[in-house]
Amino acid sequence: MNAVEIEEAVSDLATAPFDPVEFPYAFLAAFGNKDTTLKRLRAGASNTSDVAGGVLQRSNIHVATCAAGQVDATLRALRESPKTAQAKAKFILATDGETLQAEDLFSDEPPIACNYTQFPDHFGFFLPLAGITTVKQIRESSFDIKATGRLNRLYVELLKDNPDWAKPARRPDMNHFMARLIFCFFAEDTDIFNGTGLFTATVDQMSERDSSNTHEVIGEMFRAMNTSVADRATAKLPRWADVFPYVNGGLFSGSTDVPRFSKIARTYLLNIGNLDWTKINPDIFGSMIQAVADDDERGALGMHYTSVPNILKVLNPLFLDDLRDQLEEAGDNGRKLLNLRNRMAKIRVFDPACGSGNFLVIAYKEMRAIEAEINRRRDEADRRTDIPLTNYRGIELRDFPAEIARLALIIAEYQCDVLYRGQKEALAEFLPLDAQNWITCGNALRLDWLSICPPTGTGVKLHGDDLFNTPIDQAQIDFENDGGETYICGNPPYKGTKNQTKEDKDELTRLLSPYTSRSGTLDYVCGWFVKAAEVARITNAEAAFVSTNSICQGGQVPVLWPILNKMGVQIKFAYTSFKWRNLASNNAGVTVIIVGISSRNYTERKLFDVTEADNAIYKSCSIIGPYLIPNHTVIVEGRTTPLSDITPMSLGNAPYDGGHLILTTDEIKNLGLNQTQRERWLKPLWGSTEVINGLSRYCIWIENPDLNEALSIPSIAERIEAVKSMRLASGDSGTRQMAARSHQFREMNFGRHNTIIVPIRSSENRPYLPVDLFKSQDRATNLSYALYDGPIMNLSIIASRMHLVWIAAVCGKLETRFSYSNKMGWHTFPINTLTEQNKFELTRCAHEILLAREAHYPATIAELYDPENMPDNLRRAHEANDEVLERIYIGRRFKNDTERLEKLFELYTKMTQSAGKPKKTKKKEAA
DNA sequence: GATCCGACATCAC
DNA sequence: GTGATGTCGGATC
Repeated sequence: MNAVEIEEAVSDLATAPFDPVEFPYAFLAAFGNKDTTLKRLRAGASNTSDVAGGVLQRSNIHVATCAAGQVDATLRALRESPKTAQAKAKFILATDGETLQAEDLFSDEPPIACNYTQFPDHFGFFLPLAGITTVKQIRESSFDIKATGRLNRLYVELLKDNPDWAKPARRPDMNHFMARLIFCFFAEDTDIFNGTGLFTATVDQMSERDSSNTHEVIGEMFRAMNTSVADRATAKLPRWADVFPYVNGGLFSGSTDVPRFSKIARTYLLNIGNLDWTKINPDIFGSMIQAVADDDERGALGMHYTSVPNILKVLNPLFLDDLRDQLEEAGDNGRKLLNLRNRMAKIRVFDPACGSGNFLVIAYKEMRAIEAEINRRRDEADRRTDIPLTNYRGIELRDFPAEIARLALIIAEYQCDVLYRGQKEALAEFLPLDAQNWITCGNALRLDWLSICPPTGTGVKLHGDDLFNTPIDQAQIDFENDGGETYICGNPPYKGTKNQTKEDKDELTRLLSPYTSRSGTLDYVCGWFVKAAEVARITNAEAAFVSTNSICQGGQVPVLWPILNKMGVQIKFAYTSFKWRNLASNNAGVTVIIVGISSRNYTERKLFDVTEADNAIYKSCSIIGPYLIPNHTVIVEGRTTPLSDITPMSLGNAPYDGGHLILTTDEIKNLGLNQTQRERWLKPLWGSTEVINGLSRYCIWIENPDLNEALSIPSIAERIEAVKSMRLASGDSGTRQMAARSHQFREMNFGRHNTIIVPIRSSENRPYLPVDLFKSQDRATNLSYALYDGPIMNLSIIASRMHLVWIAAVCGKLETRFSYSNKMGWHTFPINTLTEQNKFELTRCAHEILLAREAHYPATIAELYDPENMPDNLRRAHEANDEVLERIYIGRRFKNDTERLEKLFELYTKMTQSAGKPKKTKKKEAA
């Protein structure tokens, strides 16, 4: 159950008649306990409560109902019960159906004491019961979750009653309608409308109980809000609608058409209106509510929205920290404070993937907080804000979030005015809303950012001799000369290469065509970085985005970063990989980075690293390279042949078999082969997991001349037939062509004497990369790389610390896992020319490593290289290997990995500059 | 023909 | 249901 569902269940429980016997079970059920769990509790098997009317769920809660007036005493009994501590209950709860009290025994949260019917307001308090051990934020977002759940129900109900509004053509109307409703709920609870609850009360009183004219009543109110004072006389508004103020600002213009309401929908509406909308958090609410209009995301609580801590990771280093430093520096100096305020008034914040606007809202709120402090120090606490909401601009593809983003900013402005200036001042200037629409609904990669967020500053620096002859239409814009700054921020969509639609790809290709022909290997998110760099190139704008970490790894680096660097932008600050998390019940499975880019010169740049508990530490460095490594800007281009004197490596054999050419030991038994046949037709097969965790699979391996003989074995013929149908069914023409030789893998490579196999994916926690030596019968799959019949010396290099450091730095990753690559990591590996003596010693070291492992037979690589339990002899063998190799580089051991990488980058640069440039030079990109 | 990646996939605890 | 750690084959060059 997610938070929305729990809130609904808890609310239902509170409105149902109180049943002292059933309550504990119903309460647990509301927090997602399964029937079987409850059954066991009921039967007493797992209920060890020693309090009358009590139910004790291990590690969770000790709850008891009691006679009227006994809540205090019962709670005390629960608290003092030894069973509570024994069972490690997190919560105690007592209720008599009139009042309810509860305590969180493990945290500092203040206890709850409230009327029974109000306890759903505190459902966030109990969320750990549902296994939602969230940050504090969700507890503080009870209202937003509740409102989202209710609006969700209303939205679905309205679409049911108005099927035509569910169609694409009318969805924007539906979404616009919802935005208006939310505004009205907020306005009626904050005195923006004359009289508390005016909107809901009017619907309640003026519309029929059978709901037949609800839409007309709402429509008249909307019409009033779209009628200026001057036009009121001729508008012929009914008296009850005429009391609503002129709001407009785009919100109530256009069609005031209202969907029809069923009785249920009308009840939902009244119910939502009766919530206390003053508690709305515009930053988080928007993210939740946007999911309401999204059929796929509904109920998922905004899977892709950015949490406030993550937004601040972007905004603080981008510009907020600088403002705060300046505030600190200004102290009580009135002139300096004024300068800062003037500076802030001209800052534009632009989110070209703004969703429901939470980056903009947070930026706005943080800046208002700084401004309020300035005004306090200058004794101007009542001063009207100098920060125009119109400086917060966004682009959003979907119309509903775009609506919500505008609304969220309006609400944020009002709330800030109330907070810093007082209710009266806030109200005086609130209506009518500003008619300028500063959130644009459209495709950010297609729109012209400079016309949506034109720079206000002096920083225009367009040069005729720019490296790229991209026509930038806005170059002619006559930028105002008033020293304003622009900060671009956001969390644009990441789609890898496979999740992009045809349109997405075409868009990216078009956008990148002036710079590269290799846009196909870039993530969709790169479009945002390139557009931001285009803006930064001709203005003083800086940008920072949350992004998938893959744009700073492996194959994307040599495509993306030369483009950005040539446009004159460097990394201003960055956060290295951390796991994506927000309040969604199912977090998106992605590891992200944050990258800030700028064309300004900085002597200090900050490279942040997220530690446990969401804290971050940073390293100061003079420059940050595209691999997010301090002080190295080297970009490694993949190569098909080795840069150094080492054996070429190839990808293992790709099966494309639907599992039919590959067999587990169990499946081999069912094949019905005799011993001779097994040895003839089956070969041990090695991919990542097999090398790391020990052999578990075999493959059917048939060379062409032997095909007829193999086909005479029915169980093998059957499998080949299955491969054929799998390949024919593929959408890939290459795969379909392979159906003609379905007895084989795509490649049929193996070492006549031996094969060194390197797993393609492996854990980053091991002290050395996994690699092993295999015999002539062994076969490598495409989940590993293979050196066929290469000198054993190669194994010594692959197993070295030097190589691990290189792979970790320049290869792609799966999240944070190593992702080995021959082109990116092996063929690029820089090593000095080896003497015969060097080769001899390295070979000996490789053998020593293999021997050291053998002493622990049959331990697997995973066991042997467990970072906690690596056997001493094996560690010594690796130390000796590292010693020999590192002496070849610098005549001694390296002090640490930083020093290793430094040397490797230095040598790589030297070797690629002198000779052996990769075959695919950047001749196209130079044009 | 060969590489490389996954707003992931799936196992084990 | 969360942490640990690597499948598989399509898309790309």
